[in-house]
Amino acid sequence: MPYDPSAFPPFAVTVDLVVLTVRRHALCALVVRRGEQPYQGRWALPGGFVRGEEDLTAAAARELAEETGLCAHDPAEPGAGNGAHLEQLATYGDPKRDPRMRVVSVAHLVLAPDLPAPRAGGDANSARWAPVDELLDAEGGFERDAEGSAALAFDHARILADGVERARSKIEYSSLATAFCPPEFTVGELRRVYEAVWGVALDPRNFHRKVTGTPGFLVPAGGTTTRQGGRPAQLFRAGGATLLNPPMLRPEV
Amino acid sequence: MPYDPSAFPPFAVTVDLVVLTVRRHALCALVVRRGEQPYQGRWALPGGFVRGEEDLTAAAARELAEETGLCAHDPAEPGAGNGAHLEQLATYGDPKRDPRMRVVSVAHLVLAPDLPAPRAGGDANSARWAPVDELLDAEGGFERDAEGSAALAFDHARILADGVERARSKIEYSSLATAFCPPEFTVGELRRVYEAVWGVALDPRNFHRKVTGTPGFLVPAGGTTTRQGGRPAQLFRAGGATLLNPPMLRPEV
DNA sequence: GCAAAAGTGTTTAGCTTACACCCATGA
DNA sequence: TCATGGGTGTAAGCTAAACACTTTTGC
Repeated sequence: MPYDPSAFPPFAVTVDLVVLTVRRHALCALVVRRGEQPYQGRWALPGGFVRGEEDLTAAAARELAEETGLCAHDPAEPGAGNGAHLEQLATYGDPKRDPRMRVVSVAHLVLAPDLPAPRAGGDANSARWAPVDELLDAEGGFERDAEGSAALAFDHARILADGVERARSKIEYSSLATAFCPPEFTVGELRRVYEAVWGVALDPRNFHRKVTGTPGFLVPAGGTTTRQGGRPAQLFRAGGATLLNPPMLRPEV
Repeated sequence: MPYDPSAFPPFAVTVDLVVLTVRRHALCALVVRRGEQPYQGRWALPGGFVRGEEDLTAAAARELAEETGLCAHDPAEPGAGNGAHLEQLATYGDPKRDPRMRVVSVAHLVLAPDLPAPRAGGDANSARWAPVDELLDAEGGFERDAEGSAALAFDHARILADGVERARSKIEYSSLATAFCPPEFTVGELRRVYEAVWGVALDPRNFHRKVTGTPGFLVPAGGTTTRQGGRPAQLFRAGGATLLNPPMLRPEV
């Protein structure tokens, strides 16, 4: 194990963000348009360089705030802001992933409630929410840059796919789906989150029994709402329980 | 998103390895003794610098081969060697994690069958298998370097804890536990792997029904063995099924 | 009234659990 | 013969799935 500090190849270290939300009953990711080479004009995941004295999670939270104004909530540091859920996803370091130099990117996953509209450093047209199906389908017939739906830059399609898969599997056994909801939400809204993320239909009756029957998962917020039409629904907040046991079962596709 | 290749802080990128195995009915991790400052003489996870034109997974596999002679099997690249299971675990980049310089370490998790004895580049005395309970208990009353059981160097106790937790949870819903077994093994041997990793006792009858009743999980290898004493047991190989559905349930502790 | 969504009750099927019981070998 | 571990059978209890049914609003 030669550990010589003076002899190591220099790397650039970046963070890339897979920011997911549910809009119009579809799972969407935040993408920004690249203004420079390489992949100029293509859509990419937001991200940037890690600063000299900055932790990886801090860099991800900073980039998130810069791109969306969101204040991330790191589960490992309780009280550190409130808003979106943020966790490390995986690290991508193929020597050829950036044609300019050796870049190792630590990807992070962010789950956010539906937001008004992305703002990207003032330039409104250079950021958008795109359905992940659209972004990942573009991988097959890629390079077809019609108006916006082309393959993502770099290896970002792979990173996005990994992030989506993480989100899909993690809501099975955790209360993470509530991160897609506003602070107060109904059981039906939470169910529509699961349906959008998994792309399936769930039985409303059984879903209701499941989530309300798990102790500590949901706590009543007091009021009711009719924003979905029909009979008024009780409002809930996310409870303290972060693990869902037994898990929510994802139906076969 | 300023993406100026000429202006980025330089990082050193390393891989650290959490190599787990089951020995004498206990979950053990491979640790090596540090020969240099800082943390000289302390035990640490094996690892080293990523080379200039080397992928992260390749670096981890190379370090693994150098430290143990194991040929790792990356599930993402079928046919790439056979032997231990290797997957990326997480990345650790606290600015102060290495007092000398800014080091970002991409930790990898390796699950290996019980091996004869570790060899560390010829120096046999500088590497050993240590029960993870022992290594992680040392975190509380740390600095007590008796003969070997002291707190691990750097943030390696945290990395090890994350790797152990990953292994414990992943064998619930995947066939990963077979990576701890030799190519041919009995149902009882596989059950003892679960018992060692989880630190619980499982009902042999129900366990047998569960694993043999899941299609594709185990395939009969043909022979039998009496190496455990008692009635001869059927030998199996790991089947093609990598996901265990419904999952193996971990009893409450 | 009617449509729509919320919520409850009930039945059935599958799975886990716990444990009684038999099988095949070595000492 | 006995101890040891391998393997099968079975009944109780829990859960999810499917679906009939009632409740409460807006139009």
